[in-house]
Parts: sequence; C-alpha cells; structure tokens
Amino acid sequence: MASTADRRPAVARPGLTRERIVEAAAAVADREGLHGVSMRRVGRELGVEAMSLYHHVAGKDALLDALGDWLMVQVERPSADAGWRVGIRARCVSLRAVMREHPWGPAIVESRRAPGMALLGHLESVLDCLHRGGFPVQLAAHAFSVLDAYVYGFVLTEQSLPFEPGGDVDDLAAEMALPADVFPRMAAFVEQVIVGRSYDYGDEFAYGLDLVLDGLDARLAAASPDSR
Amino acid sequence: MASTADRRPAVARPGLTRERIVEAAAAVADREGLHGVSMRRVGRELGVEAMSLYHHVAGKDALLDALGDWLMVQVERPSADAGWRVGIRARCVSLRAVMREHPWGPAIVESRRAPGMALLGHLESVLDCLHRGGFPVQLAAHAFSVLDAYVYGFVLTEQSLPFEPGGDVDDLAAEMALPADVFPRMAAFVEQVIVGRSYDYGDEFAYGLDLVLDGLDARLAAASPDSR
DNA sequence: ACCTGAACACCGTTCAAGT
DNA sequence: ACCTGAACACCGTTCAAGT
Repeated sequence: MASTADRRPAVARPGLTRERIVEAAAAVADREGLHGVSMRRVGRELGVEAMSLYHHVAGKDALLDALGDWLMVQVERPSADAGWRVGIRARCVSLRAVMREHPWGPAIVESRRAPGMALLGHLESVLDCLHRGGFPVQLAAHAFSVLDAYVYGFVLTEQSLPFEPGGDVDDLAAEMALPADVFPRMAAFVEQVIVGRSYDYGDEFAYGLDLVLDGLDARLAAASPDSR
Repeated sequence: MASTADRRPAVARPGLTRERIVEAAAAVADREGLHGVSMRRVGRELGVEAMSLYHHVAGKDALLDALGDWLMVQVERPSADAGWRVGIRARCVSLRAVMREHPWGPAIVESRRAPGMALLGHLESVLDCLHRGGFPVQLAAHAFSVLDAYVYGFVLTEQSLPFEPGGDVDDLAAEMALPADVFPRMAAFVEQVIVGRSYDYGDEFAYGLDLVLDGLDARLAAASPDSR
C-alpha cells in the first residue's frame, strides 16, 4: 500500500522537539497516569527510541518539570479589569478545572521543587490582582497561602475519593455498608446527604472557595477601615 | 566472636510480621522518600529477601495502603470534652504535624483510593465532634470538605516550596534574583515580607486555619440563629 | 508455614557507534 | 546534529523449589 520503507505513521515525522515530547508525556499521563510516564513509554508514543529523548530533555526529572509548566500555562490568569474577588475566584476555578482534567497535576506540583517560568508568571499575575484590590503585601501573602492550599487540597481530596465524579454514589454507600453501631455519624452522613440525593462532591468546591473569599474580604476590610 | 552461622544481626529476628514490614517501609520512606520504597529495599531493611514480604503483604500496593493507615493512626482525634472549635483545631494541627514529619504523607493519601480502617475511624471522630458542636449534617459535610482541603493543600504547598523549613530564605531570594521589571509584585513580596524578616511560611498555617474556622463559625451561627 | 533463587518483563541512564 | 543498540543497575511479581 505505502512505499516500502514506510513502517512509521504515514504523517511525515515533524522531527523531535522538546514541545512534542512534553505533549506526548502529557498524553501518556492522561491515558495511563503519571505512573505510566517512562522515557521508554514516551518514546514509543512518538515512534522513537527512549534514548532519543535525551537529546531534547536532560532526563526524566527535567521532563516532569516541563510537564508541570505545561500544566500551569493553561491556568487562566485573573483579568486586569475586574475586581480582585472576581479575578481571583475565576483563576481558582480555572486552576481546579485544569487539575481535574489532568489528575496527575497535584502529584507533579508536589514532586517538583523549582518553579518554572510559567508558574512564576502565574504567581505574579495573582499577586498583582490582589495588589490592585488593595491588599497590603502581608495580607496578600496570607491570601495567596490560604487560596492555593485550599484549591490544591480540594483537588487532592476530590481525587482520593473512593467514588468517580459521575459514578453512582448509592452503590458505593451500600457496598461500604458502614456498621451504624461502629460509625454512627458516618452512617448518618451517608444516609442523609448521599443516598438518593445525587450528591456531587464537586459542589463543595464553590462553597469552600466562597467561605475563604468571605474570610479574606473581612480581613481586608479590617486592614483598611477607611475604604467605604 | 559469634557462632559460625551468625551472619544476620545479633538480635534474634523476631520473625517477619505485617507490622514490622510496614514500619520498615515507613523508615525507608522517611530516610529516602516514597520513591525509595521498593519491595527489594524494604526487604533489605529487614535483612530478608524481597520475596518474603509477599507472605505477609499482598503486594506493593497493599503495602502502600497499609502505610497510609499507619500514618492516620498517629493523628490526634478531637477530644470528646472540648468545644468543636478547639477539638477540630487540635486535630488539624496534629494532621499537619504528622504530614510534616513524614513528607511522603500527602503523596500516599493522594495515591490511595480505598480508605483503611484507621482513616474511617478518624473521619468518624471528626464528624462526631462537629455533630456535638451543633453542626447540621449538611454543614458538617461542608466543614469537613473545606478543612481537609485546606490542611492537605497547605502541607502540599509547604513541601513544594523551594526553600527548606529552617533554611536561609535570604539566600534563595538573592539566588532567584527575580527581575523587578518582569515580576514587580513578586520582587516587592520578596523584599517586604521575606528578606531580613526571618519569614517562616509555617506561620501561615494557623492564619489560614483560623480564617476557615471563623468562616465555619459564621455559617454555623447563621444556620442555627436561636443558639445564644 | 515461611523463606528463597532464578526468571520475566519492565525501569532510567550511559556510552560508543552509526548516519 | 540527531538517533540508536547494547549494556548496567535497578524495578514488581511469579513460580518452583527448598526447609
């Protein structure tokens, strides 16, 4: 059918680049988990030997660093022309959305130590938004800490839930069959907020985020009593 | 010196048990990171071949599950005779302390899906504390979600910080040398809250925790307007 | 019952060799 | 300059064999 030497995909290989390698790694991670991202596996994804990757990427660690950056560029930055609360809220929602789409996100954030350029740029835009909103530097530091802890932590707990986002929660509740005499409060919880209520844990995200934003609002007002 | 066949540690090996295996795994994780926990490595830690472990533990996954449980039993449960806020605050502080002592904690929480008995028991005690404090079930669910997200997230971000808890932050600030024209807000941040101020990121934990607790307090008061 | 050695199919990385 | 094959020191896990 094709010419004789044509054992690779018909599309002419555009040549290996760092970018293509990172994208292939992300694809593998999406499909098989971070666990599945190996130099050999990523190489195979690109129709290339693992060793070829080393010409564009220093090693596996550098590849994972790049993967973290690849993730952060996708997070929406707070727009310059909205109030701090709207801007920050949108970026938190976006951060969570990106992490939800790529469940290996939190793990990679945790394992990386050196912040890449994408992450630094992102931090800058968040700090800038808070600054424009009237946050003194000290309070901005507090705000940044609580907000990021909350968002990352939510994604983390969300992922370690024993049920799938869209899955049938009732089944699980029956399956776990918590003995009501040993775990009375958990049994009550399952019965009253889960079974038959089409409980979506994802809804908790907005509740907690608004709670944190309310708290920051109050601290901001206390810090600058003159503003209206 | 010793008898001829004595090539193992002089202390009579107490025989392999599941408990000893888990403890050895924790020791390896503390010393070399979760990355270093391999069946072979844990076996060596115990002076035993890796394959022997399989007689007490189903496989590496089961070992990691057990490691997660081993962690959770160390977390202080809210005492029955204090107010919800005191009890919950203490358990959050304890949870963070445990995770700080074992930096592989969050990673293991994230990677495990099935909650072990220790985790279930812990959850029960937290829900019970909230219940005694007058939280309606729905609000308790919210509270649980925000609190755990915050604590885990804080530990996570704390660990991915580019500086060590006790390390000299000033050095890092100089080393990163953020160009003030590209990252003006971050430069201001470094200058005003870090350099020469012996900044300890760990202090942010209490600030955010109290902010969240304040928020829950307000929600609780709104939900039950009759109580004092 | 508990432990082991050899084996299998994987890893990341180096290095000399090809084009 | 870019890609490769063989090699090295590792993985988790199976299985037949030892005691």
